[in-house]
Amino acid sequence: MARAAAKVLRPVAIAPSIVTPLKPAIRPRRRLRRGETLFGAGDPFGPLFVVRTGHFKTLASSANGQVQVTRFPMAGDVLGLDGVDTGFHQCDVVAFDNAEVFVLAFAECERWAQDTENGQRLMRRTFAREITRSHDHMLLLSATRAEQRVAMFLLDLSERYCRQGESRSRFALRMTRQDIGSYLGLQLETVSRLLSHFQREGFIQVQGREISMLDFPALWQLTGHTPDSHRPLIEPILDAQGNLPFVSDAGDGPASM
Amino acid sequence: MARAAAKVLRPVAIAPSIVTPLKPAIRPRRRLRRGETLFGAGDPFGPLFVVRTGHFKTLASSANGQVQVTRFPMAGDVLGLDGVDTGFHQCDVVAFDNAEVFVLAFAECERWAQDTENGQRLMRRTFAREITRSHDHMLLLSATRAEQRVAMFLLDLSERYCRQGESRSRFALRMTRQDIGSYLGLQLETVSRLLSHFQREGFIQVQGREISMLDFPALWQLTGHTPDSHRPLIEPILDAQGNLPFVSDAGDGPASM
DNA sequence: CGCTACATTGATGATTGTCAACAAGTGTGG
DNA sequence: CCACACTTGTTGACAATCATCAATGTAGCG
Repeated sequence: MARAAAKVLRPVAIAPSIVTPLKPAIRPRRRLRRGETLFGAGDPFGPLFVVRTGHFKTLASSANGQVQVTRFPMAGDVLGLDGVDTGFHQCDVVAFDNAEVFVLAFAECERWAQDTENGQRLMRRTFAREITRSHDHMLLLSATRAEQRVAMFLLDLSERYCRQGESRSRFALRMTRQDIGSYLGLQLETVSRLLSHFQREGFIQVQGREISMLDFPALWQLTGHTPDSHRPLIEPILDAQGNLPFVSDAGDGPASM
Repeated sequence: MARAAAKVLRPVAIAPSIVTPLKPAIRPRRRLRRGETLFGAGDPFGPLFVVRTGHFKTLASSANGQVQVTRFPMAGDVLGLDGVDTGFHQCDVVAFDNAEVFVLAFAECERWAQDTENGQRLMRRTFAREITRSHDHMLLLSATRAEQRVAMFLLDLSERYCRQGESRSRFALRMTRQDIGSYLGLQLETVSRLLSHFQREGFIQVQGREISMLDFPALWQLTGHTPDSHRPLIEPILDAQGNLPFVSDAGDGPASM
């Protein structure tokens, strides 16, 4: 702990050149048009991606052909980890709108992880967060009712959009009802019905994909959670300029090693 | 790839001292009695564990108190990764029977990852596999019916027990109907009913926790999958003696970096 | 303007959860 | 050794949630 604290005093905002040999301006990027696929299931695993702008959905498909939306990534989220295991991607990643992603050679990430504590923490946490995220989603899919799921979905999205600079209480859904249903393990009709239901109850206002959140407490109550019971957010692996941020390692404090 | 091949010729069975400074005989272990908890949600993250003998269940709990079984780990499986993200464990891990686990200081794992290609591959894959496993489970939970889930569960368990040296077609469940239900997102009564149903159809024979698999093709048909559509297994991070195995990196072949 | 994709709403039924009773097995203590 | 409590598993009856099918409405786009 004391050692970590000492480290914090080292250069933080201005990443040392050993950490980011590439200047942000020349960090490779890739642009996608609305509807375009970043990579598809079966593609050989290549670089990782970090969303810079735009909104995506990731589609996991099982052997028998069924498809499910597993995430709705946006700025700061990492894409491509699903290919590390087998060497081939398991997911399709599709852009909802015109988007831009940073391209990170996986070898470069491993160099960070080997050369710097900070990079190692980032990589480790990026992987680990993916695991806890999946656990949360599994809990949602197995032990909640449709009403709860939709409420949780709205609140989660509201917060994430808010963090992107949009209004917390007024935003536009990027995805169809079917995407939402797939993500939540529901049929699109059920989603539609529940949104209408929430509107009748005065919790929200819906107009197609335009959502106004009118009664946060009511929605939270539906979920059975409290607003503060959310997990702390992980810092993105790259900031908006393409630099490595410095992350404190809250996770290593208790680890007595 | 050529460099990796060269490595294969190096001593493999007898791990070089730089890889495993601790001799297997003195690798720390921990014994658990039936029903004992390896670690619980909220515990500070410490070492990782690799199951040597025995059978476990892992329980993920959400903020509002609901609990779900997320895995049924057995020999070779890694426990404790769920704490890497936040620094605190998110899961309870409970032993079904008297069990023994290897204890791996996380720092030691990171040393492997930094010092050797092989260790890095092992760590990377261990994390990544956890992610793909979760995706598979999410698909199961969202888009299948109870009948499929129970059939998949039986086939999966059959194969895993078989790999532990037990019979593929005759084995004993370690967990209760409730555990199975929780794992599959079903009520225990539903599980019980479906097992009885499968028995009436002649697919299996059930006697409490004793299962005889009588008609594999029929069960596979229920799942909608084929036996070979399974993902390849990952090598355990430690073999039964506590040594690091050597893993080929099929995953890096297509990655053009 | 008409085509297409997306969304809403209703009617209906199937799957699954809930409640309840009972059986079987296990361990404990008298 | 038996009685007892306790956990686990089975089965039935019933209800509720949610999926399915179908019809209609709406918005975007060439």
